[in-house]
Amino acid sequence: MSSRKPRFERQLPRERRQALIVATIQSLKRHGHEGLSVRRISAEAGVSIGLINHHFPKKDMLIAQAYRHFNSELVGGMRAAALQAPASARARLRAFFKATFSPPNLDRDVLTVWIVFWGLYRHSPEIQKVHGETYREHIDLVRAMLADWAAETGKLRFSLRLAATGLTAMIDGLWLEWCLDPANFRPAEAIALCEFWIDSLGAEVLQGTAIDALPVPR
Amino acid sequence: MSSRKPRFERQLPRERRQALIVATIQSLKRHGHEGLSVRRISAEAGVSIGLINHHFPKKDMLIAQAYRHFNSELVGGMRAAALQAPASARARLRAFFKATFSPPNLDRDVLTVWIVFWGLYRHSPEIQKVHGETYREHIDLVRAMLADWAAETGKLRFSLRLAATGLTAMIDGLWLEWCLDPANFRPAEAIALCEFWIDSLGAEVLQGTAIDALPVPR
DNA sequence: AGTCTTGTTATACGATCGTTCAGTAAGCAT
DNA sequence: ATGCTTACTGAACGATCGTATAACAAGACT
Repeated sequence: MSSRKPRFERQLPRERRQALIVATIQSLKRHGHEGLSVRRISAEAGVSIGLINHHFPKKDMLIAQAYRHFNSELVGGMRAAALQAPASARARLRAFFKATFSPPNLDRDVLTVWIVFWGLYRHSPEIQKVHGETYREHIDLVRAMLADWAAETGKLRFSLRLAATGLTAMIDGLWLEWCLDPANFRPAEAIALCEFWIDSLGAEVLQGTAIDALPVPR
Repeated sequence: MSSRKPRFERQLPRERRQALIVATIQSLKRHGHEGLSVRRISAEAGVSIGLINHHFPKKDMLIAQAYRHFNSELVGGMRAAALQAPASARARLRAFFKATFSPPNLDRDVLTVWIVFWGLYRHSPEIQKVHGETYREHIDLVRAMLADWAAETGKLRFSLRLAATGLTAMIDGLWLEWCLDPANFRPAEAIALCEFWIDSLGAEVLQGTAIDALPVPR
């Protein structure tokens, strides 16, 4: 009986902090907005309540870092999927669509987490800062792929900025619609709609007016 | 000194309930998720805390009815804007876009309210029920306009269901993007992108694949 | 003028929130 | 083995939450 099992295991602050961040996201997936409480998070992580405040003096710090982790994980996954298909810009876009509308990204729990963070956005400067940084990465990724495609085909009906805006809107809108009600359409159909948007961007002649007659904002 | 000013005014339950519903939405606009508390709402309405529970025995009832009011107010405004331009289906669509990307709909506070309700969606059957009913109205409105337009022009590159899905996604995505960061693009550009989508839907020949080769879900 | 109905107020209760803090013990150094 | 550092626990505090409840009073009726 000389060797008792220790009641807990000490970990390096670095690793423990990471574990708490992961537990935070898991708690948000499970309980939505109520998953933000330190009690839920500590239960999810299997540690005491006090430990959270030991590593994160203010809860907002933990939340903001969880947001950053969640964002960069997502953008990283998208970027990796896109770069894994280097054949052509069009192939990269296709792989990007595929990754967007497949697990683990196409997941109602992911929307739950997004909504919680969006809800904090307006009143939390920390969240705003993180959002600004990571959203920029996402926009740049889409814009770069679109720019490559335009360079290869030589045709783009209007400015890169607007084309990317429209593509992002289409992707986000479809993703949101599917998460709110997966019965509306199937992932393959969402991908097809995105592909169609790309096709339209390069179509020779359309009866539409010239969008870029409008001056660039700012 | 015989006529003292009464400390409060009695109102018919019907009117008081309506006032509380309006105050709820206002409270959500001001304080986001924290605006859901009965104390914030009663303060916004200028009444005592207990009055809320008198008219709404459970807080969830008030929230659900506020969601219904918010939704139908919005859909009603969109429908009215569309029907005010009866010249052609295309004109109605244009008016619909215009209304979507103008005040009072194009308002960051409106997004704040949406996000709060979305956050309740997963864990509240009441909210789910209201969502199902009002979202159906919105979808039907868009689909009807698109159907009219397709009938007038005689061209629709793929099924009405998918065309409407894509249009809704584009609209919602652009609206969401603008609310998150109004500096990205101007409302007129969002409208132009939607118009372009309609144009694309009717374009004669495009190099894309046949989207409707996929079977309809369900 | 007096009575009655009920819309309204104000207080209280238990639960849960974020945070604080004194004390415990795991694991490394000596 | 002994001591030291500090990751960690768990109880406690004040604030705020939704709800219950008793007392009050506005306004209509006899």
